[in-house]
Amino acid sequence: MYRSHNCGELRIEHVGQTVRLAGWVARRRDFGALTFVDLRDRYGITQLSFNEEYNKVLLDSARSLGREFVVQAIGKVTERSNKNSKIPTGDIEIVVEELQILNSSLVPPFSIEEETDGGDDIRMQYRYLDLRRDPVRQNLMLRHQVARQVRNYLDNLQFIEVETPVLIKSTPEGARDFIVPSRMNPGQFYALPQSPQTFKQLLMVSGFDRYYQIVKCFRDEDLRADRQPEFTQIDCEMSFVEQEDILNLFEGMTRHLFKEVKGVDIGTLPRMTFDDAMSKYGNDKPDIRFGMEFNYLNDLVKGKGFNVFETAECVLAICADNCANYTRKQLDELTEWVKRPQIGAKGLVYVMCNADGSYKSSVDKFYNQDDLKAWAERCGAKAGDLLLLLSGDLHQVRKQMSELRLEMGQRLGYRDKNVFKALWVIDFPLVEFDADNNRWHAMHHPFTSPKPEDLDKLETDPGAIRANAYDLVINGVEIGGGSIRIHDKNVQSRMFKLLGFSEDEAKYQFGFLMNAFEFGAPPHGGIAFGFDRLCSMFGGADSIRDFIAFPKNNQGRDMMIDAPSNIENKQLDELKIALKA
RNA sequence: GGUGUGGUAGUUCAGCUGGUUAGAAUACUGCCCUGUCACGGCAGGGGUCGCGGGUUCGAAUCCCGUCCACACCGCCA
Repeated sequence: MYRSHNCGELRIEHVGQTVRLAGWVARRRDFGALTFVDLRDRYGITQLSFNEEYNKVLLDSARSLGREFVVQAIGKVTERSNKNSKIPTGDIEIVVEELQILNSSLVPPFSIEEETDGGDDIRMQYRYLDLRRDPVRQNLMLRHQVARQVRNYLDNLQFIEVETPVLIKSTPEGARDFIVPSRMNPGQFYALPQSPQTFKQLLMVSGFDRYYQIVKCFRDEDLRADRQPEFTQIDCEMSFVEQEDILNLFEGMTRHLFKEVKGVDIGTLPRMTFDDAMSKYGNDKPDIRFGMEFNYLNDLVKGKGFNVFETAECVLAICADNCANYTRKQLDELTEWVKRPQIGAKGLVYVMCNADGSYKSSVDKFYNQDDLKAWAERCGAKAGDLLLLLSGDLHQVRKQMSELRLEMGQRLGYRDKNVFKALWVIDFPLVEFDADNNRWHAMHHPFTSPKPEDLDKLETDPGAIRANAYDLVINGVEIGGGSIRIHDKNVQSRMFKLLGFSEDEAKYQFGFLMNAFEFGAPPHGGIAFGFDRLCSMFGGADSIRDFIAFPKNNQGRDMMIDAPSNIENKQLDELKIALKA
């Protein structure tokens, strides 16, 4: 063994012992005749001490060590004369008796410290060095803990982890597939799974009853801070369950994870219908760490000659606590903010609720104090508050106001990363109309079951059908989503028909599932959690990248291995693939 | 596909309205230093100012194009 102890475990009670340590040279402090070396491994840092009086040869050798050299040191654990209370091993040091350089190192391109000087680019290119840094390692440790607790919880409830194939069939619905050519079947292609959806349903037909898998999924869409082309899901499915059973069981899992990983009790999760979420927050994943709910002012603003509001389908207001003291400059800046193309509002109307009970608005020309007072009362505003109004098309103005609400929540400090508010959003619409392509498409996926009482609208009023579908939302982030599935072949056929699949297309793409449903498919349903997002939320980060060991950049490139890359003509020939010029 | 921000020493950045020998910090190299832990001191090396074009007597700086990174919109059943 290269080492008898790791670099994080020696304490005052080990004084006098002779130990062997191995690790990386994090830092060297050289006083000439006295030199200290910080030796680092994943467990911590231990100080090595070299002294001219004790051993001149060893001292010289220590003074030649560069950063990130890999060394083994044998020596005696000694109490320090000057202790360092900042690190757990700070009471002791190793007076080195033997030093062996196991490997040298180039000078690293950025400093491998908690606070690195490296930018994203260089850190990704040398990710293996970045991973030596404590914060990044902590993130991966956290990820490991979360995975372990998921397995713990589900294992105790008789869930079985089953692996499903990665080379599967492409389906044009939903996200773009990653495509893999088949050498043995020239001209044909596998797709990588966007999720193991159909396989887990087949496992239910097989009687596995309770399945889960912590599994890689692939989607060939543009990236974001919280979206990677390959990502990990906690994928679950159960038989003989109704929506209520799934919500309860996975609410339990969520509570378990928060308790075990964060030491936080998130309590009972509220439930909110999709319609309520859209109406109160303009968003199907509301951040309920704060209120600032939407107020509808249509009936109060009409008929006063303010043309913008007269012609608007919807006039919305939110109330920002204690913001009546906003300066003209701040209000102008906020107006510019909502007018950015990403938000797309035409303008912003404000009302200041002054301390003396008077009101000052940007539309004083059209509305008197009584009008403004009525608005303020509708919004539940108190003296000192600021009303912010947006108007326009219902759908758009909700979306814009949702962005503004989140921004104001941020500015007011209501989005504390150490506070966790989770909820279920339920009763999603089954389908939404895609005006561009003049067709309905599934809000969740084509296997989601309509609520039984809405089943008869499948052919008459699809937009009004609610689905047995649900999302787990935490702090405004969609962490999980699932549904009760269709297990009846006829209902599934009607669903495919609604989505514009011909019978042949449905059979070609999902025939295996339809066939399986002819052999006794149990009622079943499930849910999938975004594992990376869950980890980044536990870690208090907005980006999932630092919770993935080797993530991809904005262009979907792995900067370290430089993938994707060209392949040799020989490989293309074997695949019978020609590249277009 | 679009919007925004950025690209200058190994690294992180400053360099504004055009005129400097292109700087700072840190890292690196050498020398000095016996109790540091972000050690300190002295000295030194290090630059295709992303790339291409243009304007100008003169461009890191202004303009156009392009590439790259990040954030966002579209997209993500």
